[in-house]
Amino acid sequence: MATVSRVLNDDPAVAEETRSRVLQVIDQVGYAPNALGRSLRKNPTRRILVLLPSISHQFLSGVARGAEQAAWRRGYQIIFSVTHSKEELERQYIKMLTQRSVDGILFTASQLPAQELSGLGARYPAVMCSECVEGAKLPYVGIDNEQAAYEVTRYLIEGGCRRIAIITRPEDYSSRLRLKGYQRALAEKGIPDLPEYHVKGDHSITSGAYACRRLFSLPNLQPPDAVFAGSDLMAAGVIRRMYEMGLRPGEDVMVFGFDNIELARILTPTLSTVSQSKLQMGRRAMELLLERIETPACTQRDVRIGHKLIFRESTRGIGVQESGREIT
Amino acid sequence: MATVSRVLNDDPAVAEETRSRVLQVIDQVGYAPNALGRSLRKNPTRRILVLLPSISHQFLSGVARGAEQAAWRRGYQIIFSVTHSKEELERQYIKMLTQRSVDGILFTASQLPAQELSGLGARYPAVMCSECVEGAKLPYVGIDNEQAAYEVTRYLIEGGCRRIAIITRPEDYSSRLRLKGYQRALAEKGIPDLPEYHVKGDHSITSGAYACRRLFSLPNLQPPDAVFAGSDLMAAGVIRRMYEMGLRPGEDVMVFGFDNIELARILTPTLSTVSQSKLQMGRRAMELLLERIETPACTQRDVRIGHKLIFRESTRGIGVQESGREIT
DNA sequence: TTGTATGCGTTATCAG
DNA sequence: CTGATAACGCATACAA
Repeated sequence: MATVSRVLNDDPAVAEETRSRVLQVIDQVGYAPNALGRSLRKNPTRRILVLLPSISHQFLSGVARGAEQAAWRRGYQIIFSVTHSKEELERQYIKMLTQRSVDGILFTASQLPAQELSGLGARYPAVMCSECVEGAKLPYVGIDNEQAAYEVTRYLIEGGCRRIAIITRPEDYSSRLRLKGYQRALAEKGIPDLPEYHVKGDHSITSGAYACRRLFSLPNLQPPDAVFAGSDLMAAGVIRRMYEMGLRPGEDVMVFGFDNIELARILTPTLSTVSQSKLQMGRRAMELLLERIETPACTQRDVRIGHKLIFRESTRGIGVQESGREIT
Repeated sequence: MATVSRVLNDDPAVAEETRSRVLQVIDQVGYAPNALGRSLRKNPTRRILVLLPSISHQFLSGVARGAEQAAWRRGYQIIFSVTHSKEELERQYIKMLTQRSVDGILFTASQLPAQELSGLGARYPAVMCSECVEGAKLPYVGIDNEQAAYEVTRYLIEGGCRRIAIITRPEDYSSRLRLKGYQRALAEKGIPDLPEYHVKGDHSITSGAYACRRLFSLPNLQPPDAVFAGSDLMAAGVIRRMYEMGLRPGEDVMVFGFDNIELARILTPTLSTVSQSKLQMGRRAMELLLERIETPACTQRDVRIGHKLIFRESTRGIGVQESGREIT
């Protein structure tokens, strides 16, 4: 029995003949080792849980790929679970961490209170990525949302736009930061910041379309000449709705998105947007997490990933667009 | 120690006073039960692994949601892993099943040889869903691909199309069935089946665009008057490319997709496509799997899910749009 | 080089 | 109603 264990763990201290005999029997009886017993004895499972708000989140899937690469490179398996942005579900899955079914957890859009996350982080390896909870004491990897939104807004203003609407999901910390950046740009150019131009969305296409309708039927106010959507999906809804209303996005009204998901290159018109390096974000977050797992003592601080603006047809009315065909 | 276990398992045979005292101490010392020890003692983990070819697969994410619902309803947790269509990766994750980290596995697009899957299925609970491996002896849940493709092709023919191209990924069993259905419809109407009109794709947008370019530059052959893409993503590439070539999809050339992912409603023109009930597919597959887990003796056979054609703008040149007439 | 004995954290059985 | 004890499957220290 001990010998079998040794064979399975490549212990050199086992005779070649015994080894092959053991392997043969293993094959014969169809024996498969039980990972539970193993992990019970040696604590690490070498598995990481990544929590996603939904499966098929276009943006986070890129982040997930980056995380996956970093994990595999260091010999960790990665599994995903989906919270549907429900606190209760999230807690259920966090149990996998506290009950030692995984060695660490990567949050991409936690809905839990800051205090709860801080408590978890104090006891177990956990890292936040992409979306963060304000005040939660967990290492965080993401972009500078305030600055990115500032740059987009400034670009629109410099292109001649004066009535710039913004669609955000105020529950997101990142959205609140983006609103700040937007306001900073407006203030800097002396353009009034009208609350009527702030519309709420939930990052769905439908909510973008709905927001668009509201923006173009404001009672005592001119309609916007630019719409800055907090995600490419909402921008897609905006564009779709504009066509239905007889507007020409990119000419009558500028549209800017956020995330640079694949969809942005396919929409008609193609969508100007903010590109975040998803792979890098996921990779760095995973590296931080693994470091925390393997060196529990280490102190960590947040990591900021770069971003850049991508200009496409949806702002062609005010500037250069990315040249040529992007699809081969 | 035994009493603590009883408290944690809601055993009624424990005095109210003891119970609360235990809970208090648990809270004080921050004790968290270890799931490994638990599952070692009582074999089931009440966890299911769902294997996906990629994260953010638009179509499979719907299936995953259905599977998730069915699992939760019966008290199972569900975790996902991503194979990137690599056999080796897939085998790594299958170990979670053989090593008892999960109770069952749901394949959505296995790349493994039929024999290997059959062997696995003989020893462990496993089910295939959506995409199946020909000859693998595992229960399978999916639609009638041959019939669906037949219906699409017949619709195009009846609308007056005579040069119908088809884009498939021949590695998929479902694609091969769809090709059969396409050929059956052509044969039935006495239209020649030209191999030049069969183009390969890999379900990416890019491959759709590429296929489109090939179809519209066939040397000694008229270009198609309809393109039937094996997935909505490829159809998106086709449409994008048509615009770049100055063609008007839905008028000059009809376009039909497959899957009815959300994108289909947003594209310009909106995309006619085959709708499969993703939720139902996932739900039935999970139910089959759980049944197999809880009643290992049970015999099972495949389950066929209904489908229907959705008519939108991309075929507006030949018929009604947006009616969604039910076929199956 | 191999076998024996122990403990990882649970739960189930049995005695008290 | 509660406490002691064995067993789940594995890895390891130690004995042979």
